[in-house]
Amino acid sequence: MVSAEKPAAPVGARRGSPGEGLPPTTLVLPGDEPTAAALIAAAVEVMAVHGYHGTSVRDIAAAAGTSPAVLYHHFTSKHGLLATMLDRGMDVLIAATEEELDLAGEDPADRLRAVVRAHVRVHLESQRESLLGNSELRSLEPGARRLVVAKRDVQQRIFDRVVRDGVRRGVFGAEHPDDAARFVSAACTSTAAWYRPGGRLAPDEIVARYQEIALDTVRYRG
Amino acid sequence: MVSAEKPAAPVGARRGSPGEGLPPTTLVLPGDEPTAAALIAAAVEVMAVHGYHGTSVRDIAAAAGTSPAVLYHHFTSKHGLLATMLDRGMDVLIAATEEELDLAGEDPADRLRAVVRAHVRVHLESQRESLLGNSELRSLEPGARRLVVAKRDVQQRIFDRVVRDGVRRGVFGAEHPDDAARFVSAACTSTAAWYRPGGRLAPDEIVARYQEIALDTVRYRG
DNA sequence: CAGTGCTTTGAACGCTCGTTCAGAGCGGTT
DNA sequence: AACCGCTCTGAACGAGCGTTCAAAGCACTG
Repeated sequence: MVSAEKPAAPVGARRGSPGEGLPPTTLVLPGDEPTAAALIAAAVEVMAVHGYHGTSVRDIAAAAGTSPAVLYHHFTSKHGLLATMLDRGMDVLIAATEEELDLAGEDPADRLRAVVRAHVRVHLESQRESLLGNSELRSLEPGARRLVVAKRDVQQRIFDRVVRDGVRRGVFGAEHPDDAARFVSAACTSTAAWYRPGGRLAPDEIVARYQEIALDTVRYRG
Repeated sequence: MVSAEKPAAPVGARRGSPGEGLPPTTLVLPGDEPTAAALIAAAVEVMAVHGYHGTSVRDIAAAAGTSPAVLYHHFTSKHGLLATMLDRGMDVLIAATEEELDLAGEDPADRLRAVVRAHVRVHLESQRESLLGNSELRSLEPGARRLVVAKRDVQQRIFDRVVRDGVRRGVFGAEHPDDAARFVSAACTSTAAWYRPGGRLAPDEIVARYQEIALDTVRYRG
């Protein structure tokens, strides 16, 4: 049984290798059993297109190359699978942000560039997972939703802190730091909604432009 | 039969007044029959919470105070009802934006303030309708989706034009006008996701702050 | 006051949904 | 070889889904 909290023990590859041909996803952890991993990858694939309620357990099982009943051996329910995915998605986003912040120095502009880089990169590279996380929070039952919302608030507070810091040091001139922070993070999140691989701009170019624009948004006195 | 294109002939109020107690919605047009209007208002109400696939025809009918079969007298199908709502929602947004632009003068800053005011106001005052429009595009069949996406692109191009104009006149200093425009419009759209009536900021205050921040985002040289 | 046309009703249709479960398959230990 | 524990199979369950339809209700017109 895969949980959002503690990864299960690893198991070697099996027979017909479920989940063959599915694109990899950041929501699978190293310790996941292959079948559970295939179910998660399949769920990302089909739910990102049709949504949670628009996707049946049979759809997920078919995309994973298994039968519907298998899902209930690895997850408590269809809802449990969604909860696991959204919870892990937030973990990925927060971890990426904190990693980038650790690499950045003390300079507020560098720190804002870091959080923007992390946020945009995750939303571009884990596009389907991000779309899912943004649109299916409402499909979680209250308990699970509270958990994920709490993590989303953590992420927002990281943005807030970076902008407030820059303002306090006189490097940013934003009059309403928290609103500017939300302005920026919403714009970064939205990249997942319009980005198409192979489009006008490559991910790194999008990151660079959004870093510039974000600095303008907080009135960086460069 | 209510359509997205041409409003049906008006009809006087009827018996038990379907849709009683439902909050008004911008998606109902003056010419709509009361029962059709009640169904639209009810669909906004319940679909904004549970999504299109998470809402049944019986849910909508119950919220509207009628029976499931009535829906099929006023709309071709559950999908037809959704298509009507999303199409009208885009019309409301575009109309509000063009109205504000007509009131604004030639000054690029005033024009950006105008489109931000319209965009934010609509997303705050028609919050449920906006959330629905943002999250259920994927639930439309290809034909209907193309129509709504085309209108969304019209709205985005209005933003683009305002920012480009300001840059061309040397009033805005944005290096990538289209990206800055998308940055701003995404932030304005996102207000529907976090706004709660009676919260920290009143709608007019949010509008004012977002106008300021948007001008920073495009490097307004005030 | 019979007739017309639109709206509503209530029941029913076939189908798909999420979920369960007894039993089969199988690798690893004793 | 017998056993154990874990994973998977295939069929089935009741419930709810979107949709249809004949019949009833009702505000009009002539």
